Amino acid sequence: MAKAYDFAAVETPAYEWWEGQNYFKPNEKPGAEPFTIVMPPPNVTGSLHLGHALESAIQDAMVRWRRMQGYSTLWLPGTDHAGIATQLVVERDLLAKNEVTRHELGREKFVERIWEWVDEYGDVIQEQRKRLGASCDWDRATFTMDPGPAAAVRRTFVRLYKKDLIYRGNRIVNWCPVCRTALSDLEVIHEERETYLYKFKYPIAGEDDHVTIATTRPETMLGDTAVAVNPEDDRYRHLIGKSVELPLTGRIIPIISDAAVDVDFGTGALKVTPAHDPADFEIGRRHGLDTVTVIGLDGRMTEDAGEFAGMDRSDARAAVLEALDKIGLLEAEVPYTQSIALCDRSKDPVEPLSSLQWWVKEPAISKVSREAVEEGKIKFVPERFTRVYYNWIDNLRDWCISRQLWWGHRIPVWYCDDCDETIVEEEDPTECPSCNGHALRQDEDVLDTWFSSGLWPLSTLNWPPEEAEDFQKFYPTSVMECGRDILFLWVSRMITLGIENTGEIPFHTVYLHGLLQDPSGSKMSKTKGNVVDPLELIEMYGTDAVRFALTTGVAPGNESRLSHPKMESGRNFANKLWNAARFVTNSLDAEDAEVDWSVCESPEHPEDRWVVSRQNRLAAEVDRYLDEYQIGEAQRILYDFIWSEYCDWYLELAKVRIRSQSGPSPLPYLADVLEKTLRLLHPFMPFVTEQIWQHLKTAFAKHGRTDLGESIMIAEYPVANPDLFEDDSELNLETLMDVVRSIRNVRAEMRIDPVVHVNASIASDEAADFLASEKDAIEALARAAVDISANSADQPVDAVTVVLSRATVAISMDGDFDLAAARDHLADDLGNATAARARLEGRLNNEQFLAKAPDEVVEKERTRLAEIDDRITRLRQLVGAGD
RNA sequence: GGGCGGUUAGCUCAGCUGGUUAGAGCAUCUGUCUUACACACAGAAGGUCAGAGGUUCGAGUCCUCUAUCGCCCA
Repeated sequence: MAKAYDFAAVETPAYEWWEGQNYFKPNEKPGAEPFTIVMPPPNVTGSLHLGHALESAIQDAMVRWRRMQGYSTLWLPGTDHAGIATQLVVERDLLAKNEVTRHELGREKFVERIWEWVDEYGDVIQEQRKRLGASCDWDRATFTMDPGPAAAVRRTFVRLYKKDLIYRGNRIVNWCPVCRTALSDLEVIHEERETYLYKFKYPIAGEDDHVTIATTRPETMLGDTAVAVNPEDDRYRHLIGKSVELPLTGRIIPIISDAAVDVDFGTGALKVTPAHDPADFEIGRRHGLDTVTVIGLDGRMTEDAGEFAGMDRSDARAAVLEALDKIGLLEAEVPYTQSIALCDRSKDPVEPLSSLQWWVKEPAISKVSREAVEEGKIKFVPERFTRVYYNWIDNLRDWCISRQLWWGHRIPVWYCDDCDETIVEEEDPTECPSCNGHALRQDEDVLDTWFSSGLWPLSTLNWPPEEAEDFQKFYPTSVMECGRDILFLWVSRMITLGIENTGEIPFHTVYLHGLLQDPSGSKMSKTKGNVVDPLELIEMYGTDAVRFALTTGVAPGNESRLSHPKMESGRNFANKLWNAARFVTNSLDAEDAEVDWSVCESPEHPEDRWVVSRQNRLAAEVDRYLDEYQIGEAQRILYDFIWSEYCDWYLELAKVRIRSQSGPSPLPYLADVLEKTLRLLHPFMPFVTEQIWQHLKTAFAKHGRTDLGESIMIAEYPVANPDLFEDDSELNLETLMDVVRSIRNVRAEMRIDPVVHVNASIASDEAADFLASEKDAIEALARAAVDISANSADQPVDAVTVVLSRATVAISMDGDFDLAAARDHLADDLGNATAARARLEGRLNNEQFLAKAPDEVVEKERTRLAEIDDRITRLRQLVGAGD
C-alpha cells in the first residue's frame, strides 16, 4: 500500500466497477424486505451543487447501510423538467445562437428544441452525481416528461377533476411579467423593501370636499372602482353612499363600507382595485364592483390606463405621482417598509392580476395528509417539522396549477368550439362526446412542474397501472430525504397525491436536512457568488472527505456551514485509516506463521478483550444511531473509535507485542477489528473503505482467510455481539491508559527529553496483577522503567507522584526537578477530591435522593464515593509525606 | 401578525427517553520526523451551557418569561 491514500486514483474506477457488477440494483433474495428511497429529481438544466452533494451523502449512507443489512434496496434516480427554468435556458440559448425568439420559432418547434437540449445536456448533473459515489439504480432513471410520468399526470388530473377537486376559475393570481406566467403562492418570495406610502386626495363628486387614501402602489389607482371605509369608522361614516371622482380618469366611483377595511392602516380609507389586489378582489366581489385591468400580462399599462397606456408599470408609478402632484392631489409621501412579493425565479415584483386559471382545492384534498401524520403513519425527522407541517396544512389555500408556458405537461382538457363542451380525459379525444364535432382545442397551458414532481414516488415506480411490478414491490417507499426548504413545495404534495391516488402513504419517514451555508453563515446563492462547486472540492479532498465533512456532526434539519478545515479533517481521517490499514497489512505480510482466525470471537489477552469489546459496543451504538437517523452521531463515534481507541491505543499496544513476540498474537484482532470497522464505516466513506478492504482481502488470503466476498458494499453490516462486551477489560485498559498518560504528562511538564527514560513506581490495590502483565506495554508507551507493587508504602518519596483512580504512580528521574511544584499539584488534587466528596456525600445523605433515584444511580454514587475515599487517603499520605 | 428554531470553549458545531468532573474539529501554547500516518504523535490551556424564574432528589437537557439572532407563512 502507498504511504498516503490517493483518492484520485481510486474513486472513478471503483464506482465503475460497482456499477458494472450491478451492486446498485435491488437484490432478488427471497423474503428480503424492500428499502426504497426516491431521489429528489434535480432540474435538467442544473449542475451539481453542494445541496445535491449533501443530499446524496445522506441518502447514499442510508441506502448502503440497508443494502448491507440485506434489504432489497432501491434508490431511484431521476430528473425534473423544471418548466420555467428550462424554458428560459433554452430560450436564451436560441436567441444567442439563432437570434430568434421562441415566438418566432413557434411552440412545436420550440418544444422540439428543448428536447434536443435535454437529450444533449440532461444527463450532466447525474453524471456528476456519480462522482459522489451515489449507489442508485441508474437503469431505472426517470425523467418527469417521460411517457410514464405523463400518464401519471393525466390519470391524476382527470381523477381530481372528476372528483371536483380541480376546477377552472377566474381569480387573482401571482403573475410574473418577466416569466409571463401565473405562479403558485409557493413560487413567490417576500422581501422587505424601503418604499413610500403615498397619500392621495380623491375629490368627492359634486362637493367641495375630498377623502384621502393611502397606497404603496399609486399606478393601480387607475384601476380603482371604489373607495371603501370601515362601517365603524366615525371619520368617514358620512361619506358612505357618496361617490368620488377618480383623478386622472374622470370616472365616478362609489364610496362603500366594508368591515375588512383596517381603520388603523394609512388613512383608514381604502382605494379598491379588484383587478390588482387579492383583498380588493374579495371586496369587489362582495359589492359587485367593476373590474378594470390597467396592468397587462406584459407588465405594461393597458388601454384602460388612458394617457399612461403602454408605459411600464414602474414608469407609470412615477408618472401617476407626477400627474397627481401637478393637480395638487398628492398629499404626502411617507417612508414605509413594505414586504413585496417577488417571483422566486426572476426576482421581479409579482403583479397580482385577475385571470382564468386551473386550481386544486388544497384544503379539501389535504385533510387526509394531516390525518396520516397525526396517526403516525408518516414521521418527520427531526420531529419538530410535524408542527411546521400542521401549521402549513391548516392554512392552505387553493393551488394554482396552470402555467402559461410551452414546456411541461399540457393540461389534458379540450374545449369543443362547436358546442362549448369541456372534455377532460386521459386519452386525447378525437371528437366531442356531446355534439360529435371535431373542432376540439386543447387547453394551451401546461401544469405546474410540482404537479408532476408531486407524483414522483408513483411515477418512478411505473404507476399507473396499479399492477406495475415495481409499484407493487416498492410502494410505499421507505424514506423521503430532501432539503427542508421543499417541505411544502414537494413533500406535502407527494403525501397528498400519493394518498389521493392509491389510498396509501408514499413513504413512512420524511428526513429533512438543513440548508448549507458558506463559512460566514450566509446562504449560498449564485447571485452572491459564494457557491462552491462540489466537484472542485472532490478534486481537492476526495469524495469521502467531502461526504464526511457534509454529514458529520450535523444534526438533522439544522443548517450547517461548510469550511475547508472540515474537509481537511475528513481527508486526514481517510488517510489515518489508510495508514492504520497499511500497518496491519504490512504486519500480516511480515508474519510467517499462518494467523489463527478462529480466536477472533474468544479473545484471551486483556488488550484483545478490550478492543473486541469496544468494537462490539461501537457496532451496537452505530446501529442505534442509524435507526434513529442520527447519521452525524454515528460517524462521530466511528471517528472516535478508529482514531482515539484503535489507532492511538490498540495499534500501539499491539506493536509492543509484535516486537516482543510474547503472548498471544494480536494480529487476528488487529485485522478482524479493522475489517469489521471498515464495514461499519462504509456507508459514509465508501471509496476508502472499499479500497482498504480489497487490500485486506489479499492480506487475509495469504493467511488462509477467504471469506471476505467480492466487495465491501455487498458485505454484511456488522451486528454487535453483547456477549463480547467486557466491563472488566474496559476498566483495566482505562487504568493502563491513565497510568501511561500520567507518566507522559509528568514528562512533558518536567520538560524531560524524549530520549531520557524515567522510573515509574506504580502501586495499585485492584489492578496490580493486570498492570504487571502490561509492564512491557507501559514501559514502551510511557518511555519509562516501571516497577509495580500492590502497596504504595514502597514507593519513593522523592518523586513526582500522581494519584489516579485505581493506581498511584511515582515518577523519579536523575537530575533536578521541582518537587515542591509537584506537591502543590497534589494539594490541588486533594482539594478537588475533597470538594467532590462533599457533593457526593451530600447527595447520599439526602433521603429524597435515596428514596427517589433509581437504584443503579444510587449504587453508582456509592461506588464513586468509595473510589474517591480511596483516592483521598492516598493523596493525604503523599501531601503529608512532604511535610 | 401567526408558526418553527438557534444562543454550549477563540471559531464552527455535537450533546434526542433528565443521572460521574459538559465533548469534537479547527485555532492557540509546549515538545517531537518515536519505522502506519507531520494529512502525524505526545502533552497543555480554554466553558457561570444567553438571562431570570419554576418543576425535580438531580436540569445544558423539561416548563414559563425575557433578551437576542435566524428561518418559514401571511
